[in-house]
Amino acid sequence: MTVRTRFAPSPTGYLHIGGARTALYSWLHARKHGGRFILRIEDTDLERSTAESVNAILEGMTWLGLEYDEGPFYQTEHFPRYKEVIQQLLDKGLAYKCYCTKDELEAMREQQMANKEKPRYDGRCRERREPRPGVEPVVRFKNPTDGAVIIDDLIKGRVVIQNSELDDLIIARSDGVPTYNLTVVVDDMDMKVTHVIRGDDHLNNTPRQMNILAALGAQLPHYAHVPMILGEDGKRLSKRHGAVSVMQYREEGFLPEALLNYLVRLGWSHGDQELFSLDELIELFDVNNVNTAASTFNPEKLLWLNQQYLIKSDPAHVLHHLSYHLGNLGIDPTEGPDILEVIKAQRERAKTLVELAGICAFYYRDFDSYNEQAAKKAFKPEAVEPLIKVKEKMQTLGEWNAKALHGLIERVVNELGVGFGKVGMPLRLAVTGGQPSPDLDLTLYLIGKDACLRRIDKAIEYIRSTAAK
RNA sequence: GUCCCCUUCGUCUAGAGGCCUAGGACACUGCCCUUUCACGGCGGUAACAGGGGUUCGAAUCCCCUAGGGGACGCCA
Repeated sequence: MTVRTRFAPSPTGYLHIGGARTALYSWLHARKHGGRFILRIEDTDLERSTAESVNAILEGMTWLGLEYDEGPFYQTEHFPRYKEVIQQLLDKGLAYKCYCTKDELEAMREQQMANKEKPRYDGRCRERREPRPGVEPVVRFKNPTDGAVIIDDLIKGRVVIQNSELDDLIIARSDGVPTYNLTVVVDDMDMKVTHVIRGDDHLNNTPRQMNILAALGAQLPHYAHVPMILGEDGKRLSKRHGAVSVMQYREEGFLPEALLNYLVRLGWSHGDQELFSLDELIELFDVNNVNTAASTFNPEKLLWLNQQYLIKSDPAHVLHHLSYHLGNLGIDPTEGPDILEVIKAQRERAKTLVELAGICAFYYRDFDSYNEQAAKKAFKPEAVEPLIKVKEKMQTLGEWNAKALHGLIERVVNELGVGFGKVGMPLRLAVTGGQPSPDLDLTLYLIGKDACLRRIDKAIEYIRSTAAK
């Protein structure tokens, strides 16, 4: 039987980190077993579901590269089918109409809480024959009253829930719209989902869903409940912890594969390995090895991983994602040095694409100010002479390349009889403004002759004007 | 409150009864490399929640306690 997994978000917000991880696990599981990965949008909450959220989720999935084989399916398009199943359950006496009012239910809950009991519906409408005038009924599933449901969870192991802990849940609202636990069950059944991989906040729903599935005579899927991701305060990760939207990570300059790598390692590992290509993950990942405990999101490790990917990826690939951020800065990399060379020269100095774009800028355009501390140190009056010497030699330099520039600086150092720093420091500051940069000769080479000369002049002017004060 | 899940360095984790004087990674930190900033290399600090068992032997198995998380909706 082919493996079929699904990711089933509800479109009430963006795609968040936790959802992305369960999506990744589902995707990996399908890929590993040559199966199919389905995307299903659970939009039965008409009030809260929005088209923007749907777009945000699709956009997030695309950016992450978690391509789905089937879907996106929308539950709102399956209403006739749900209705059919509900009727079926009603006909077979496996469900019944409930005429309890919201107030009545509320009172019941309060009473139970007061008795230190778990609030649950007591089934008082199970035997009701007559409709209650003025009340549109809901439909409830007749949950078994005795016995237990056994979940052999791929991650949690065996979990046993007594049916006495469960109650008759609503499967259709009074307006006829089906509820979550019913729609999930019907779709998982119809879509022949073999592995339900989802957050462990759903573990409590699982026995209910298994009971409905059993009532429908459907085959039960395997379940894998992945633990939650917590914020640094140990609470479930949410908006107030800062960035939780996947697309925000794009904004902040993360490579999707770095985010994926971080997410997969949160709750799963393979020995001491930290860096995994997608192909390696497909081979090595096994949902059975996912940890049982919740884990805390650590932005610093993600940053480190992102830097590792920046350093180790093909520069052309980095450029693919960097372009967006260069654009945000108004930089057109076709006007200036080869951007791939610039990326290679700068990438180990940045943790994000935003930072990388920032330190690539001075190769393409002049800057307005110098790093203050560096200027204080390097732009002293005695720095003028070496700068002038460098400038003169640059003007007559035959070939503009790193090697020639290296020789040029050496000659200036020798002629002045000073240490390398006396020439190198002001020169570097003059051409970069104080931004981190690679070897000086390479830096000069990439910036180009015209820009170097222009910036040296500007630096000399700056030193003289500050000295005059 | 009731039910469910969970508990190894600050964080992510390795660990399937002897290989554990508990390993790796991030962060922090010392040194080295170095014309800036980084990358990199070599070190350091730092953990089995507590208590009972089982066993020749327990981070690993069992029980209890504590702590954390989740669920308890005509949300998903």
